Amino acid sequence: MTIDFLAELRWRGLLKDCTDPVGLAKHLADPAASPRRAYVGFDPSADSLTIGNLVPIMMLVHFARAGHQPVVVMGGGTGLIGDPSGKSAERTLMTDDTIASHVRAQRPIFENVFAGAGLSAPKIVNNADWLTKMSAIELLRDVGKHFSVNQMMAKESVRERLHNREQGISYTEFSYMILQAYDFLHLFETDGVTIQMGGSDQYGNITAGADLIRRTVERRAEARYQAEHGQSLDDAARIEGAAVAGYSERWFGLTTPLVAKADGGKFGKTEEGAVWLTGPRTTAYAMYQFWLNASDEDAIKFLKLFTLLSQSEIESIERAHAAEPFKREAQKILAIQTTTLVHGKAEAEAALRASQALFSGDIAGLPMEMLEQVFAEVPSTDHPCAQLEGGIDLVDVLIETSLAKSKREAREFVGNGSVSINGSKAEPDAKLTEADLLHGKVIALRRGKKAWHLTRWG
RNA sequence: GGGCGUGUACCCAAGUGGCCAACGGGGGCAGACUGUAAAUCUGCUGGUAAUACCUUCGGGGGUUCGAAUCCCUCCGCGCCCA
Repeated sequence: MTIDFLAELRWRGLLKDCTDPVGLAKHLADPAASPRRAYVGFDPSADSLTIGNLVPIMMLVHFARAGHQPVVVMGGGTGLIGDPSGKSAERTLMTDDTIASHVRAQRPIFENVFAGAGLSAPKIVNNADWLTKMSAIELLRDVGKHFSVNQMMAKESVRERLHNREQGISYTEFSYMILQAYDFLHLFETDGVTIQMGGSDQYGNITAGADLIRRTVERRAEARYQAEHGQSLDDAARIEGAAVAGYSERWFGLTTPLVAKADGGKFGKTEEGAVWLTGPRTTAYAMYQFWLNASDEDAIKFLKLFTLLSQSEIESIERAHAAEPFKREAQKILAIQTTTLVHGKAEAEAALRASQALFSGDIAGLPMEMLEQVFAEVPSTDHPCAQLEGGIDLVDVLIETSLAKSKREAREFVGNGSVSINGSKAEPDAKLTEADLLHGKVIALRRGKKAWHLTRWG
């Protein structure tokens, strides 16, 4: 079960930057100091995380599979400030309550994914626990003193805003980096966490943390060495020998690449918006469909990034897929694997069944129980049964179900044969009547290939 | 504070008195072909009781038979000067 963490990240394409790959390999391989601890910070700006966040989560999963201890840091404290990285405008501050509720809502995501990977839950901490207790003077004296404003202004996330006439950047967001850097120092000192990981957009913040540790911890170690040996600890000794001698410790940062789609589009977006990792925002069915629709080029890449299948398993899928791409084996495996990881086996299998039923269009013969299950994933509306007496125009129903935005559009859809009733194509002047009811209760409408809607009549 | 520009549909962008519900491109939706893919082709992309009418070109007001288009004013944005 134990894997080589760095080698695993490399073949999967999960590794972008590392502050010191050689040093880190040694660091992780040292049996005396195992397990090592690594953390990733997550921003509670929403009550869920998106599929993009799954990349660093997978990094933590692999870290655990390598026999080490992953730590999840919820940004309950830093979220009160707001990370300027990648943001073109100053953020609106969120209230304590909002942040705290977001933190609570995100927590199960980590537990679920780790459970899905067959691992025990990772340690989860909230940086509000230490950041909110820090006084302003402490922050400025103990932390701020180690930062050069000149350097901070040179960081990408800040520089862009400094040169932007319209937006600028507040002192609050400018200071964000200091807080995140302090997280690393705090975890290093209190929990023995030596590695920070994150998306490549976090590299600046990660190195800021590493710098802070060097300036505080390492200087302390150097001072101790000097006091005991009467001579200074030079760089070579620091790296090679001093760690062993206990006078210096090492810390590392590594980042995951930004996931890009082969067609250049933004990863993790659908027509409905971002793909989220929790059911209330993105159902298991929607997530399953998202993966199933991956392009051929992306499917193999995603298998490496988002599943725990082995290298040889993925290679064999790749061969099969290259031979018979129309079978879409890669996408199917990708979809079931990732959906299982995030939503669990039962929900993933339900999503699979729903997909099969909905895309075969063969739903008229399904028993009610099955129908309810399949359409649990699909939007639905209630309608008075009386309307069916004598028939109601399909066009009107399409608007009520918001499958069409206007009558004009509804007529267009029906006219070019893109609407089906219970799986069979609707005639241009179709009306819905009692005869269309399945099990006396529901009528399933579909527009195009993918947009289903369940109407309930009662 | 002054000068010169600029604001058009989801985005970019034409249009500078009637032929304007407004060229074109992107994006989106649908159809055909397919593999729930890509590429390609076709249609649609203000609304309705539809050969017509109604609401739209930053907001408000005005000129005119008639305004996205001209005038006034306010607001937003850009560049230059102070």
